[in-house]
Amino acid sequence: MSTTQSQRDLQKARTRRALLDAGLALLEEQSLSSIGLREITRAVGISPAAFYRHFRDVADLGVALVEESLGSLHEVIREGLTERSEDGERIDHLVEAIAAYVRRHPEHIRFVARERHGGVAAVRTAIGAQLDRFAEEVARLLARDEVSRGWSAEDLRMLGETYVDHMVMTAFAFLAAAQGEGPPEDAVAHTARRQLRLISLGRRHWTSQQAPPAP
Amino acid sequence: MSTTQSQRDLQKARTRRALLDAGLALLEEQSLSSIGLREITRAVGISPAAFYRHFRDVADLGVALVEESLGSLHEVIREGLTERSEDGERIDHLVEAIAAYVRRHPEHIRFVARERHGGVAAVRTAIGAQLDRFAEEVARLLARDEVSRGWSAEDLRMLGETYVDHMVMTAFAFLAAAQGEGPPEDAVAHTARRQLRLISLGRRHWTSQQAPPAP
DNA sequence: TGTACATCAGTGAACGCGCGTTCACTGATGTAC
DNA sequence: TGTACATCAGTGAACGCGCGTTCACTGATGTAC
Repeated sequence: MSTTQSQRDLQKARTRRALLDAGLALLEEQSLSSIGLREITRAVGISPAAFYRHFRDVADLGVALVEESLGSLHEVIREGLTERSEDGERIDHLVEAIAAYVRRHPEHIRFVARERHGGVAAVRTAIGAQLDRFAEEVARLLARDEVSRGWSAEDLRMLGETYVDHMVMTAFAFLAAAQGEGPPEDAVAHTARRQLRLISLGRRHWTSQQAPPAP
Repeated sequence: MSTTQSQRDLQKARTRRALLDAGLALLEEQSLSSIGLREITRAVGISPAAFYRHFRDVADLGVALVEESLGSLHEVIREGLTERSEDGERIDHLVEAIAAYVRRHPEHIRFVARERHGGVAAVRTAIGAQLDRFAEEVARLLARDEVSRGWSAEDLRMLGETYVDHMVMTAFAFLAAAQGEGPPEDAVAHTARRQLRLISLGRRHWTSQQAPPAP
């Protein structure tokens, strides 16, 4: 590996971290496209010019934040979707895993919520690509269930997307709850569980459909 | 009514419209919290100071845009969810209605996508409240179906939210398709239809659950 | 180990620029008589 | 219908301010011998 960590490299990495953290913190109250470069360096305590030693511009920092914010979610998903004895238990577990994640990393969820459809195209694209990977991963995990026997790859993929969409919406709702903006956490959890049960029921009764015959 | 429309009132209303339209147009490439007041007045062709005759600030204009952007969606929903002879037909109809709406008013959908979790709290709240009303309305429409017999109000509400969440996600996906950012329109429609079928199947097999007995 | 030179993260001053907001104003439109 | 006065949407100049970017620089850290 290229991990020759000199004093200098270490210090540079530390400053880079500080810039990323400051950016993430500033996103609490505004969106990426309105955060100023000077605002970030001011928060870190370095001169504005030093910013350019790490990122080309603020959008570039935003792209770096995507990996940061969504990377750690993979394990949560894998853990949350592990097969359980009973279906209901598994749903409870998944919803609680999402709630716990939002409690632990609210800034990450906020960043994703805010920039998923935000004003910076490069960041939108990066987030979209990550969510795509999640859908793929969830599809792979769900394929192992008994109920998935006979499902086409396309149908599994659709199911994965449905799960990811739902998980993302639920995470956003938990975040809003934490900010006192929507229904409280327990109501969000209650709804999320029932919605998952609805999807789960649909899944159990799913039958692949043929394309309509040519006329 | 207070519609005493003098020349003056008419002209004022026209300028207000122009400001709203300019704001909406500028949102195509950035988010509300980064749009400048001068940017808007420049686009309209009036002096910056004139802005204050219409709105307190840009956030205030944003709140006004929420009603604009989501108001016209009510009819689409009502129309899209009208009972149809066959279930499959109804789903096709709803997805096509969403696609048509996005084609006709992409700026509105973009605004909602961008500001639903955006940097301006007042706008977030206003959008949330509107989506809440949609969920309520959809729940009311779905309650009239045969399959909804015996559903509790709470379950119907949950179902309404599921539908609205899905419709919103689908609208966003159609918009991304139009911008060449995600999968193409027909793929979005294909997935959306199958997801609705999944939800619809879950709905058909839904059984209300009791709270667990006290230990 | 010691010395001479290279690297490069961070500095601080400077730049031109566009921002949001204020203010007294203008002149077309509306109102009272 | 005509006149005198009131209203008020939009003006244009001015303000102080913080922005992003550039530049030659500094001085601690790293490297070669």
